[in-house]
Parts: sequence; structure tokens; C-alpha cells
Amino acid sequence: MSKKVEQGDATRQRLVDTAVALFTEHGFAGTSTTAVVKAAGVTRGALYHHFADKEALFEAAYQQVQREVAGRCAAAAQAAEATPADRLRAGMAAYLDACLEPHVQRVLLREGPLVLGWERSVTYDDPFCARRPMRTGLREAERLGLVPPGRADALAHLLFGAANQSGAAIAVASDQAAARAEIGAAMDVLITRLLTP
Amino acid sequence: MSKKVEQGDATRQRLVDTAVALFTEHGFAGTSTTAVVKAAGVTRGALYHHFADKEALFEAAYQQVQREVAGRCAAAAQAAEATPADRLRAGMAAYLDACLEPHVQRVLLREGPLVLGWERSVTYDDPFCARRPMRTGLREAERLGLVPPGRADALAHLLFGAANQSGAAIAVASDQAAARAEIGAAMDVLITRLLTP
DNA sequence: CTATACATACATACTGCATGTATGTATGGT
DNA sequence: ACCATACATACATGCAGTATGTATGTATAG
Repeated sequence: MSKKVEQGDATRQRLVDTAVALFTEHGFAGTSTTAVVKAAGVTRGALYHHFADKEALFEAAYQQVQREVAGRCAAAAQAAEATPADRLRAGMAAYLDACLEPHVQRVLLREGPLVLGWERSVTYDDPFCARRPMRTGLREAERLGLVPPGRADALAHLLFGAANQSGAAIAVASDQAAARAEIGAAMDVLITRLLTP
Repeated sequence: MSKKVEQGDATRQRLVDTAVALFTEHGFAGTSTTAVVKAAGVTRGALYHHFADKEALFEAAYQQVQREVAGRCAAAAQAAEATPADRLRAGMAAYLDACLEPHVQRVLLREGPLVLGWERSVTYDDPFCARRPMRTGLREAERLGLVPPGRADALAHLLFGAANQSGAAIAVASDQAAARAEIGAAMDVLITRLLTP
């Protein structure tokens, strides 16, 4: 790794980190590229050297947040008890906790689907898709006969949607901790009843 | 009603209708005010006479779509059988059907929360809030002991989130009718199990 | 009943800002 | 020495919002 690409990578990373922060605070439309480069201590030339356009910069920020969340969810699910319902609840809890953080709320949940296209919020193709563990858990439950056959993937969509709405509800609550507890309890009820035929 | 305000109302309505169409096709950011007034056959002066800014125009378009959807959901729920589960399923079915329509997908589900603020997607304060029937149904179920006490409102959030994700999933599917059927069946499973203690 | 005073509904022109692009420059690698 | 990479600078374009102008309808006083 030469000194030059090292510097380039560092600049790129600084831009991405700055972008996450500014997009979190002011959103995509409310953040000018000038503001980003000023905060990052470079010029617009540097930005447009590393990224094709403003959207590409956002995508890099989005993926960084997504990787972070997906990792935490997968780890939580893997560390949980042996039953699918347990793993599902654990992964979901990790996801809800992530939804408490402003940068996850804004970049991943709010702006992401709109800026990058709605398709991103319903496909599982992304290598670091944050909700893959949910589908995995439901497919497992399907094999064990806990849910009607052939419904696992559609149910995963529903559970994931419920999780996202939870994030929004928690985010706007005056007492976020209380909201987190209430939504979490409701989510546990939902999962438990869903996986108990 | 004088001739003048009549004319004004007509112009305003033309702008709103045109806005719904253009926002549906190109989104909020992708639709310039110039494009709207050109399509509506007026000038930018007319637009800024009737609306404070571009966002106010969007809000008018948003509310028009919301009124339409909420009316259909409430009607479907009211026309359904007597049990809460039946009413919930009926209202949800009407909502999913509405989610098949492009203008509902784009204006209400996609752009709305971002342009008008995320809070709009989690509060029930809107007079024509499309998901009020869901909360009503769950509260009824709670009174009948079908769900654990004190969980109705949180569960309503979850169900509504599931519904929205359903809309997205249906929208991007290659075969929307098949997706609608699959998601609808999964939703029925979810509601049935949730309301069966 | 008509003339005047005013409000409403629109059109036009202008300003400032943001994006993207094109071009210039400096520096590390070979 | 030469070249590619990594940036900086200057510029063109387009859009949102505002300020100002104009015409037409409406109310009211004499």
C-alpha cells in the first residue's frame, strides 16, 4: 500500500464519516456538498474525485451504517438461545436498539430508501442487508412447522416493516427508553404468538 | 361563492391534481415547480400565490391522497363482520389494495414521511390518518382480552409498519397481483395468530 | 347607479445557492 | 524524466423563492 493511496483512502474515509454526521443532522437534501467538504477540510474537487456524485457519497455513508447494524444483529442472534423464536427475538432486540441511534434512524431508515430507491428496502440482495437474519430465523421456524409452509419470506417482510415502524415510533417519542421498552414488549408478544401455532 | 374565489379554487385544485401526478412520476426532488405550473397551464406566480412554498404544495397533494385512502379503509372495516379480527383484516386488505396504486405508493408511503417529516408517519393526530382504524380495532381486541392489556397501541404501530413494508414489497414485485396475494395471506396469518391468545 | 377604493389572482424579472464539470497543478511512484 | 493519481479552482446550468407589476373582480360611499 503506497503512501499515495493511503492518503486517498484516508480522505475518502473522512468524507464518508463527515457525510454520515451531516446527513444525520440535516438529511440528504439539507446537506450541500460544500458543507461536507468544508467540514471534512477538503474541497469539492476531492469529493468529486472520489465519488461520482452526491448520491454516491450518500450510498457510501449508507453502506457504512448498514454494515455496522447488520453485524450487531447477526451477532446478537447467533449468541442467543437455540430456538428460532429466541434467535428472532434477540436479533430483533438488537435491531430495535440500533434504531435508537440517530444516525441509524436518519441515514438507514429515513433517507436511505428515498435517496437510493425503495427497492433497497425490500430486497435481501445487499451483502450486508440488516434484516437477513430475520428471514433466516423465519425460514428455520417454517422448517420446524411453527408457521404455515410457504409463508416465511412474506412474514419476514411484515416483521421487518414492523421493526422499522418501531424505530420511527421510538425515535419521535419524548421518552425514548420507555418507548423502546413498550415497543419491545409488543414485538415479543407478536413474535411469540406468531411462532406458536 | 363569488366568481373570483371560484376561479381561485379551480386553479388551486388543478395545481394539486397536477402535483399528485408529477410527484407520483418523478418524486418531490425530481419535480420542479416550473414543471408543475407548465403542466397545470399557469405560471409560478399562481403557484406561489396559493401555496407558501413547494413543500406546502406537496402537503396539499399528500392530504388529498390520504383522505382518499383513509376513507376506503374505514369503509371496508365498517362493512366487515362483527369481530375485531374480521374488521382488522378487512381494513388491512383495503389498505394493501390502496398500496397497489402508484400515487399512494409514491406520495403517501415514500415521499410523504421524508418531505413532511417522519413524525407524520407515527402520530395518529392527523384528522384523516389512514391507520386510525387499525388502532381502533386493536383497542377493541384489547377490551375483549384478545391481546395482553396495555399493548394495543404499540401493536398498532407494529401492524401499521408491517402494512407499509407490505406496500413497498408489493410495489417493487414483478407480479404485483401475486405479491399482493402472498403478502395478504401472510398478513391474515399474522393478525389471526395475534388475536388468538 | 356609478365612481372610487381595495383585495384577489395572477405574471414577470431577479437573486442567490447548489450541483456537476472542465481544467489546472502538485506530488509520489517507476 | 515521465506519468498517473489526488486534489484545487473556475465556471456553466438550473431551481427555489422573492419582489414587483398588472388586471380584474368586489364592496361601498355619495
